[in-house]
Amino acid sequence: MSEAKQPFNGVIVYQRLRRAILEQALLPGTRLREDAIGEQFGVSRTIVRQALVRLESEHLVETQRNRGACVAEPTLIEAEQIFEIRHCLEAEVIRRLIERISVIGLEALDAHVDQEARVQGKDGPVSIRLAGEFHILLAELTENRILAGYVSELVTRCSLILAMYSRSHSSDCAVDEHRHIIQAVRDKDIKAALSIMDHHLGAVQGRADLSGDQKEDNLQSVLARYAEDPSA
Amino acid sequence: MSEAKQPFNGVIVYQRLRRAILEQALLPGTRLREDAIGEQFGVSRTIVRQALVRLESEHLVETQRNRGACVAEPTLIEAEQIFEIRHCLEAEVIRRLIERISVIGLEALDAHVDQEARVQGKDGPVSIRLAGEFHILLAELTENRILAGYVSELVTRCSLILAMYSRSHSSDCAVDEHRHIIQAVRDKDIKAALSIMDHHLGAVQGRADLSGDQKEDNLQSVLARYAEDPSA
DNA sequence: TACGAAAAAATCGTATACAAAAAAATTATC
DNA sequence: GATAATTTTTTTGTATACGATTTTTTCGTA
Repeated sequence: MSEAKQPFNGVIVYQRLRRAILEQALLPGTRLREDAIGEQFGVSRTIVRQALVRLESEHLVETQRNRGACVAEPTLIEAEQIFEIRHCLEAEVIRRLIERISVIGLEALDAHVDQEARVQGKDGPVSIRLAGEFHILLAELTENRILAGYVSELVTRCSLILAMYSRSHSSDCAVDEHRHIIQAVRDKDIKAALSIMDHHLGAVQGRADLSGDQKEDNLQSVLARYAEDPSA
Repeated sequence: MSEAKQPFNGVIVYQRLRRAILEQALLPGTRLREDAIGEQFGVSRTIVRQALVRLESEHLVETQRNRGACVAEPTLIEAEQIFEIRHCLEAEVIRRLIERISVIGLEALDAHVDQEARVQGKDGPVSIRLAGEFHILLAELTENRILAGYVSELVTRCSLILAMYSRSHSSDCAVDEHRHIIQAVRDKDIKAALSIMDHHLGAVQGRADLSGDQKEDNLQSVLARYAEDPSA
């Protein structure tokens, strides 16, 4: 298992920033200055740039020539389209899982939700990430890595969207509903599973209420927490 | 319409390389040395590197630390999974188009196929690209940019796959079948449209027959053609 | 004070330099 | 002559340097 094959530093910076975005520690619109990031991670701008290019090609950051990068701010139109495609792909996930999912897979799902339940109440970044990772785990259990990759990307983008347009960050992903999804999959009740998932994703309900930007300045303090992230 | 907003040179190099891959001018496994590419495009390795990072994050090139980049070589497993998801997404495209497609959209499709017919017989890179772009156009007509983006990515990856595993590059995408798809969409015959599309994509039929690599060396000559590509 | 122009600072875009690693070529040894 | 060890060359990974652009600040004028 030592085949670890150390990734480029650029990849590491990319992963850290990605997680910070997923956990809504970096909010949409946050300016991402190359110097500041490089300093936090102890690398040069060259490396930071690599990471930013990666993030841009995943639509998690937006770049303007000579103006640097910001955490992406999807429009409402984009947001709707992203949710639509997420719907579509997660429905495919459900269909595939019901067709064949292993006992081990179901156990993994249970374990994950248990973990979610444990941190419930505490409404921090961990809870947001776990909620997203539940959906990613579902997709991975299909064993189609392409599907899983797209779902993963979409989940992160949705986290971005919810950070922009949802007022209640807390109930974004109720643990109960995750349990219901597992149950429906276990029962091979495709109708129920799809309907729960539909309700669960339920598009973008809230409207923009964070018009006043309380973001922007805290880049340094946020990155400090992500510079030496303990858990993978 | 002068809002053109010049892209980074890195983006340009990326686009050129991407097209070369789509057109199967750069075959899977082809070594992509940074110096060579930079020289052809008249930019420094810094810029080439940006392009390679972009391509890697789209799975069109693979990178090994200290060993540089190659055009990706999807395994048969990956190939199957890619085709599966392409199936899934293109089915969604069909459903959406049948639900509502404009006359203008249908005309655009006709025009495109006419163009395909014009270069038919000549079995060169243009024909391969046009065949792929038909599917991308279909996806774009859904007006869901996310969906279109994923389809576009998948089409390119499939071109890569066919370059590896198909023996008859010619009949990869018959113009006739494209016409049938358009007709079925026009008739709003969803059954027919889906079935034609299914048959059209028909997964990976051929098996690996290009075990001997006749690639590798022609990087320079290939890139020369793509360095100053006339058509966007 | 408010506004606009000019200067200063900050930030980005790209090329280049240099160390480290890998690949290729050379030499030595059997 | 074939193989192993060593040197040379090539190529990559990263930091840094410098011009260009943008943003901020300063300063003058109404």
